[in-house]
Amino acid sequence: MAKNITPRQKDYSQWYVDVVREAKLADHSPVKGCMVIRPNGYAIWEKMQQALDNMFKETGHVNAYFPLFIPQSFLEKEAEHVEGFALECALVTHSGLERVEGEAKLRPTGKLEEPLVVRPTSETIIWAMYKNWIQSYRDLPLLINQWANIVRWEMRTRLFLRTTEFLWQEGHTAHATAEEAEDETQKMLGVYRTFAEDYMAMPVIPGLKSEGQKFPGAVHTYCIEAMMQDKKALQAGTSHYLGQNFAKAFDVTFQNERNELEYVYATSWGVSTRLIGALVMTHGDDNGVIIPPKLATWPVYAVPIFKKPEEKAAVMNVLEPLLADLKKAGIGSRLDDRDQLTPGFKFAEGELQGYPLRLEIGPKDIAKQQVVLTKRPNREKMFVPLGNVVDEIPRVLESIQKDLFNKAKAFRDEHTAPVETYDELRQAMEEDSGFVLCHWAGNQEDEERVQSETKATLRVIPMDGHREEGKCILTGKPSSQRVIFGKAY
RNA sequence: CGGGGCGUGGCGCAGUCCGGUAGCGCAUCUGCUUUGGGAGCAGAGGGUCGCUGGUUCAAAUCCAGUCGCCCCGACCA
Repeated sequence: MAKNITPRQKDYSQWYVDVVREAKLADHSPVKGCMVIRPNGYAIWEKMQQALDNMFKETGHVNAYFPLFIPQSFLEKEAEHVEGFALECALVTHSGLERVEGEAKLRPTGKLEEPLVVRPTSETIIWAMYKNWIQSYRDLPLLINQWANIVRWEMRTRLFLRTTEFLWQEGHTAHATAEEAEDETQKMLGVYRTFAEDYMAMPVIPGLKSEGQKFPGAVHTYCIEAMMQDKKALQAGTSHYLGQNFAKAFDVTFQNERNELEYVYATSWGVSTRLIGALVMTHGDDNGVIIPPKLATWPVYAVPIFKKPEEKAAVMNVLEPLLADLKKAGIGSRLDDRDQLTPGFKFAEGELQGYPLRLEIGPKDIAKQQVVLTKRPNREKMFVPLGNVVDEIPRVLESIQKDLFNKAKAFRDEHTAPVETYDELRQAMEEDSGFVLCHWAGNQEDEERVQSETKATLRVIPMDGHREEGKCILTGKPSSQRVIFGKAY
């Protein structure tokens, strides 16, 4: 087991903090609640961005950039939206600092006429602009995404999962009809699901949020919900159907084909650096983080083994061309030729940082014309003849990617169980047994009651499957499908 | 904001009760030996003990004030 990492079984949250620190993904910053994303963490984010950005482009979206600051009055225009975000907004009230005679500290100066809000999300400023850009149905749909940082002044933070400032992408689209906007909302949810499952190897449950859990200002909110290894739920992405709420708040109308003036229909959708936390908590183990091959900048971690300089030369002579061939085949690798460190140290560090596949080669292998490949997740070793390495590695990486997904899915399914009564739900939550599937027909108040009594929240109303008649476990009212309750991050 | 804890070399801690020249582990640097699962030995460098004031011959230690951080809860992507 790795040094300096608390085993998951002993203390899961401490394990998470230890892994993030030891794998050098992120560090606490001098500013409370904010993190520094270190190169290892940022590399994962860059791969996520690439994959998502491609999918956004393929579905017809383009990127733009809107400002960090939003006039306070903008935020006040949509009633629910203000309600939802007012308490966590950072405000800019001054434009400068001045030195005052006899005082050591600088003093704010240049008070702004109207305070500026640091965006907690960009709907308001974007819709203020859309008002100018949309006049006719010919201007629609408008499909824009932006990659940005946002600030939400949360009371309690955790690295990646909830930080005061975080990075994300937010898509904001405008449509001529409700149906088209609804289709867009679901389409993007599908993109998120594909990304989570195919790239992150993280199974998710796509579905609808309840009234109480939806985005402030949305008509309804879809989400993908994942289970972490402590059996808690993590909301991994959201897609909102905003109806005409923002169009009305910002007076964005268009002339339709029948020459009538109508309010525009909207969607917004986003995923954030929280996904890095999700990745760690889905696949990590007591030896460190595990990066799925598709999100690894360097899927292969190459460790040459040698004692004497002439051995090093012989090993490098074989290894370097091999890595060059891999690169030609589109597979990145990191060569760890630091010669002050022992192979054992490198093995441990490589595992800690999550390289999916390790390639070892030493004098013994040269003699046998082979390399040793070790899969990160289970340390399975393979001895592969030199001539087959470039063909074999893509296959091995693929199998690692698949195994990670299957393992995570098996874990989730194992800890998802139907319950028929409120007592059973209560008991399941006391035992931390994971997700429960139950019939539900309660309102927001009922949900709050369940939360205060069991700490569980209605995570998601799944979109596929689970359709059947039944009775709500709390109210006894008829219900047509099961929903997922669980404890959440 | 409520409850709890903590500020001592880069990191993690001991020392505080009972005042007397600041210590340990890891990390770092140098040298030699090592290198297929976190190497060994020898030596070296590095600290206004969070800050301000008080008591005292003498304060990391006692007293008063103050600042900051972490954990638990409420809030949340």
